[in-house]
Amino acid sequence: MENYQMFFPCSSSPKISATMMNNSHEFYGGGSSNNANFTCDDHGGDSTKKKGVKKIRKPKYAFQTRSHVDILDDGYRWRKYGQKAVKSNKFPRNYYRCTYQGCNVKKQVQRLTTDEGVVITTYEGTHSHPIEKQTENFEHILNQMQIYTPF
DNA sequence: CGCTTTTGACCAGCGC
DNA sequence: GCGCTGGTCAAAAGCG
Repeated sequence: MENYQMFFPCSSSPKISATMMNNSHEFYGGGSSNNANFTCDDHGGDSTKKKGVKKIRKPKYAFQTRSHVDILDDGYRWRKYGQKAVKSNKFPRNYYRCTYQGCNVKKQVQRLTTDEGVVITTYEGTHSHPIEKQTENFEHILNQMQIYTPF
């Protein structure tokens, strides 16, 4: 299990709102031992292309994680390229980018304004290169979440 | 010395 | 047509 590709191409689930700028209440599964929820977004699933605009459908995967730390190291190298304070949320949104030649995968982390202990990590794109950190990445992440999650 | 992070400004798209 | 929000890029500073 060297590849923690949790980015399955689930294109038959346009249920979750792509932009979580709304009240992401539905996002919160609120399970008992359920620490993280993942969501796949097909970017609208355009059957009819929009007149050739740059409306390229990029696979977007939203991950909701219960953690107090925004930096969830998934094994890749991320470089922060922007931070924007979105409306409807007192917490700023962080934009990260994968620092790999040819890998233009983007990631944005946002914290829920209603639950500061919950962060939503949205991955945009797919990594086409091996993980730089083949260590116990995901397992370690879960471990961190447990550490930083007093719940 | 190199890389990463930080803040501001600019641009684009959408709504009203 | 104007305003607003979101997103990205760029330059500079700080840290390892």
